[in-house]
Amino acid sequence: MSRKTTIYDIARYLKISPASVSYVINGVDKVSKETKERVLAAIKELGYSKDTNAVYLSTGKSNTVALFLPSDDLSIAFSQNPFYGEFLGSFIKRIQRKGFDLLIEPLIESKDFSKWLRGKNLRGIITLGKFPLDYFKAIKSLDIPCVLVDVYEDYASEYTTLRINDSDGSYMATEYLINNGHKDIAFLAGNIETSEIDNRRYLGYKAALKDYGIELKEEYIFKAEATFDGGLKASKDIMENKNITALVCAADILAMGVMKGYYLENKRIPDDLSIIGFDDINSAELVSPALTTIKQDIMEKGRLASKLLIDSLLSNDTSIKHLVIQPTLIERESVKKIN
Amino acid sequence: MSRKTTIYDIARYLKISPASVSYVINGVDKVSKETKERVLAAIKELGYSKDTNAVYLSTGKSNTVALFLPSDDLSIAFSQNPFYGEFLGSFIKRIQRKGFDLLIEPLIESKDFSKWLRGKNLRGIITLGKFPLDYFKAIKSLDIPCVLVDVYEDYASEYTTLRINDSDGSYMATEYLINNGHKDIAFLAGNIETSEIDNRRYLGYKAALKDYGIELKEEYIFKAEATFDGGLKASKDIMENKNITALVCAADILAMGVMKGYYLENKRIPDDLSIIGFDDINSAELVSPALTTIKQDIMEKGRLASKLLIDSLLSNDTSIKHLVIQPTLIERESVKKIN
DNA sequence: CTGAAAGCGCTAACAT
DNA sequence: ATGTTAGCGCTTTCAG
Repeated sequence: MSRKTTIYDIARYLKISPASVSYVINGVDKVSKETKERVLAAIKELGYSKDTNAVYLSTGKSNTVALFLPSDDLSIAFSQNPFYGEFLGSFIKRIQRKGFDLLIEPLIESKDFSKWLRGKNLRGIITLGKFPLDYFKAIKSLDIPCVLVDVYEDYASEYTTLRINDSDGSYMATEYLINNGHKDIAFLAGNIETSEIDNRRYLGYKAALKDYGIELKEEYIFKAEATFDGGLKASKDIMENKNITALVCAADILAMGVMKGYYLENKRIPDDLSIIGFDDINSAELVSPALTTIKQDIMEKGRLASKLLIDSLLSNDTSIKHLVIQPTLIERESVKKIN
Repeated sequence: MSRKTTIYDIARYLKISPASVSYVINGVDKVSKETKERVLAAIKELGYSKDTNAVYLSTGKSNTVALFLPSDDLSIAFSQNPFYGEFLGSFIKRIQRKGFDLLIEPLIESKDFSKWLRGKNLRGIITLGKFPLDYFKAIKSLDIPCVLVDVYEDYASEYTTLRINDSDGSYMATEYLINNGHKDIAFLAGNIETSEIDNRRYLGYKAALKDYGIELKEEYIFKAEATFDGGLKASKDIMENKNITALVCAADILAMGVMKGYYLENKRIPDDLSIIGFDDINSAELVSPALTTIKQDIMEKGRLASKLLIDSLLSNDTSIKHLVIQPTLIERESVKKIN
C-alpha cells in the first residue's frame, strides 16, 4: 500500500501551490475556474482524500461529537436497554451526514473527568440520562455545544435539553382507560420518590383521575423494581385487590412482568385486567395480547437531538433551548372495554 | 476557556525540552528518574493531556477502529435489530479500554468506497454481516487488521472471521424436541436458498432428524419472510397440518409470529404446538409462554470480536483466524414433553 | 541523559 | 489568481 496522496502531491502534479489545492477542496472562492477543474480532476486521478486529523490540527476544530451514556458498562447498557441502540442509530445517522464523527463514551469514573474530556478535543456533546452534577459542570466548562437528553434535574435548565412529556403520556393512558369504562385503575411504577420520570408519570395518572372525578386511592398505587421481575412480583399484589379492573404501568417492561404473573396464574389479559404500558419497547407488539402503550418516539428523539446539536454546531448559536416531545397512544390488545 | 496545555508548556515550565516530556509520556526510557518525576508532577499540575490527533499526524498511526454495519440506515438497523446494539455495547467496551476509538459506519453507497476508506485512516476494521464483495476487497487492500463477524460467504475464508455454529444450534434444538417425545417436527426459516445462515440452521435440523432415524418430510418445511408478520402468516399453514407437534424456528422473531398466530386462533403453546426459537433475543423471555430457544451469546461475540481485533492490532500479527462460537439451549416454557 | 529540529498534512494569513 | 510560509502538537532521529 502506497503512501496516501496529499495536497502536495496534487500541487506538484499540477505544478501549482498546495494552497490553491486547499482552496478548491474547501470551496474557497480564490481560484480560477480552470485550475479548479484541473484540481478536481487530479483529485480523482490520484485518489486524494482529506486527512481529518491534519485538518483538526491546523484549525483546532475537530469534527468529533461524543455521546455519553450513564453506565460504566456499555455492554450491559445496550443489552438491557434497547432504547440506547435505537436512539444511537437514529442520532448517528444525521450527525454523520453532516460530516461529524461520533464517539460513544461510557460514564467513566475519574477524578480527572474534566481533564480527560478536554483531551478529547470534542466539537460537541450529547448526554443520555442522569449523570452526577460534576460531569455536567465539566461539560459546561468546555463551552462547546451540548444537549442533554432525558435529564430532569433542576440544573438541566442551564443546558439545552430534550425529553418527552411524561405526565401527558400517563394522562393519556389513564384517560384511555377511563374512556373504556374503567374506574378502578391502579398505577405501577418503579419509584415515585427517587425517579423523576416515574414521578411525572404518576402525576399524569393523578391528574387524569382528578379531571374525571375519580378518587385516587392510596391502595391502588403499587411499587416495584423497574424490571420484568419487579412487575411479575407486583402482579401478585395487584391480583389480590379484586376491585381493580385496569392498570397503568410507568414502563412496558413492568407491564410485561405483570402480564407474565397473570399468565402463570391462568388469568387472562385483558379479561381479568386491562393493562397499558409506557415506552413502546420492541417487545410490546410481540407479546400476546399485544400491549397497548404510550409510545415515545425514539427515532424522533434521535432526530431532534441531532438537529439541536447540529444547529448549534453550525451556527455557533449557544443559546439554551428546551424541547419536549409529545408521546402518542398505541392501541393494541391489552385493554378491554367494560360496562 | 484557556488554551490547552501542550508538551511545550510543560517543557517551558520545567525548563527542559519538549522531547524529554514526550519521552516520559510515552515511557521511553531515556530520561533520568528525577526529571521524569518532575514531568509527571507538572502534567498533573498543568492539566496536560495528549492530543491524539497530533500523535496521529506525527506517527501516521491512528487509534480509530471502525465498525461497519450492513445497512445504509443506522436508525433502522439499530431499531429493528437489537442484536446490533448489544454487540456494539460489548465490543466497544473492550476496544475503548485499550485506548482505541470506535467509529460506527453504515454501509455507504459509493463508487469511491476504497478512497473514502483510505481517508479515514483507520487502524482496524470490524464488519457485521453481509457486504458486497467489493467492500471486502477495498478493506483488504488497506492491509490493516480486520475481522468479519457473521459472514458466511466463501471469500470470508481469506479474512479473520467470527460466527456461531448455526447447524449445531438447530441440531440441539431438534434433538431437544426429539428427546421430549416429538417426532413430527416442522422447520420454519426465512429462505434456505438465499440465506446461508438459514441454510445452516436447516442443515442442523436435517442432521438431527437423520441421526435419530426420523424421516424428513418435505411438507414439514415452511418458509416465511424472516419477520414477526412472516411467522404470523406461516402459523396458518402450520396449524393446518394436524400431525405436527413441534416446530423449530430459525429465528426467535419468527417463533413469536407463530405464537401470535396460535394465540389469535385461541390455540395454546405448548399444548397445541411445542416451539423452539433461535437467537434468544430480548423478548424471548418476556412473552408468555417464555420461549425456549437456542441462545447465541452476543456479549461473548462482542468480547471475542474485540479480542481478535485487539490482538491483531497490538501484535501486528495479521494471520487469519476463524472462530466459531457454540450456542446453548435455553430451556423455558414453550416446549411440552409428550407421550 | 537531554535538546534541537525536521516533519506529519493541512489551513490561513500574507505576499506576489 | 496564485504562491509562500508559518504554525497546529507531537514524535523521533541526530547531536551534544
